[in-house]
Amino acid sequence: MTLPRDYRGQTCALSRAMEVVGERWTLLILRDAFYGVRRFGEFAAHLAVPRAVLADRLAGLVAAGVLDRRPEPGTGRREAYVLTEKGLGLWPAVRALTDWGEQHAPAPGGPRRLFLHHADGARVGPDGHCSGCGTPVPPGDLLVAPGPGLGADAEGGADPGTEADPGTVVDPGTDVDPGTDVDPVTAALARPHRLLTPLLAPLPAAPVRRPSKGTP
Amino acid sequence: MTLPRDYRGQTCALSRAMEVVGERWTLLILRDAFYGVRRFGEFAAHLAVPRAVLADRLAGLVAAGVLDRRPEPGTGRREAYVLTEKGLGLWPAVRALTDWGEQHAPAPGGPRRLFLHHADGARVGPDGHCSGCGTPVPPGDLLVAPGPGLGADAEGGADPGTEADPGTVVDPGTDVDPGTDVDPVTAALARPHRLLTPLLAPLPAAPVRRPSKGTP
DNA sequence: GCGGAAAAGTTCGGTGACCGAACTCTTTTC
DNA sequence: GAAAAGAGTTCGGTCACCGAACTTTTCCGC
Repeated sequence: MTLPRDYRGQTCALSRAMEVVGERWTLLILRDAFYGVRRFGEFAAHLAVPRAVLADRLAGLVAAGVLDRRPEPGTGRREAYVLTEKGLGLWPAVRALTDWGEQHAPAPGGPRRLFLHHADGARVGPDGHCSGCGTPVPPGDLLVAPGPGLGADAEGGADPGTEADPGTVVDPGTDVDPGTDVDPVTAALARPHRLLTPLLAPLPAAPVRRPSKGTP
Repeated sequence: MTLPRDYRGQTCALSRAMEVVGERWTLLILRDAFYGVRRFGEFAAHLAVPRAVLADRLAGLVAAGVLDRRPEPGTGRREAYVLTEKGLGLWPAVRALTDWGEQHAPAPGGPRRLFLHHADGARVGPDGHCSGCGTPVPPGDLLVAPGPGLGADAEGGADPGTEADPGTVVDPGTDVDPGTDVDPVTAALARPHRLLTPLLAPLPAAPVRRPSKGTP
């Protein structure tokens, strides 16, 4: 959608929401943000969105207060985009649309992603409640895990049996077959990952290589 | 969004959903369909969407199996667009986005629309459960009622105290002040209405055009 | 039957958004 | 100092959207 030309006359709540998140690519960007994507280049590589459009969307979301843009210290010119409280409120909408797509345009072989409760590993249903303990699960307590439908088509070949223990920090590019040219985000999502935590290593492994300044 | 150019490479469920409902105006059209809007001219008048775009969206939704297009017998060239089972599945997404807009870009004076449980009149929360009886409420058992925020701005002036009994069939254009040029859909939504039931008189059943009040 | 009205689209030119590729700018790394 | 990487920006071509006018079909009153 190309909405911010304001849906004139429509003053209802849905119109106001669509002015913020209704443009093309915006909800996919936000879904990636929930998954832990934080940097411009990661979004660009994973979504294959034109860089100019991505820059425009990120700026718009920051202006709307949905994302916060903060420089990551120590690294080169790296900006991090993280969800604000306002942005976190969009999780039910992202989840509802994802579930609808999963149910009414199903992937062969079953769902590609599963949402699990971090506390007990049970699946979390579309209503946001854990099927194991029955409690409502906020997005930060969710794991996104590969489902049986992953690997059945073009995306990176993750055999469905792959089950790393939850919470593993993924070192991208070392243990995923580099022959299939998947982007780092797709590769990292081949194993369970907790939402809202950085998906890729936020800092280069050696943090500060050379404090050559006068350090007492 | 202008999505149906296919979000190449994105095969996840959210992308598939966005290909169907991600274009500009589409979700607003579907929300109106949930409210009981059924005819081309009603959508056009209420949403102020270009007629060419509306025709394209309706055709796309019919092709996707979200809406069903059926001629209304007896009337002139009138087509009715009604939600299919697949379309009904989108209610959680519409509700989630509406609630987000209500919460994070609130209207002055409070929400413009309230969702009530048809059975007991209690409010239905964002999770779809009735605050009175606690049961989950499917969209067909919801009433959309004017909230305190309605009438605070440009839309038709409905004083917040107006409370018709649920289920009333609204005869458009007779008892709403014609001085404020509101479209029939907006006028009809000034009083509670049950979702998925026709919002405007589906047939000119009685020879209405002559207000001789001869219908006992 | 006939003219008018209404509903449902269709057509058309102008404008803006999106796309893909190449380019710039800054900071870090060798 | 040279090279590389990250984060955008620039640019021309294409496509979607917009608003208004137009066409088509059906119904109504006469």
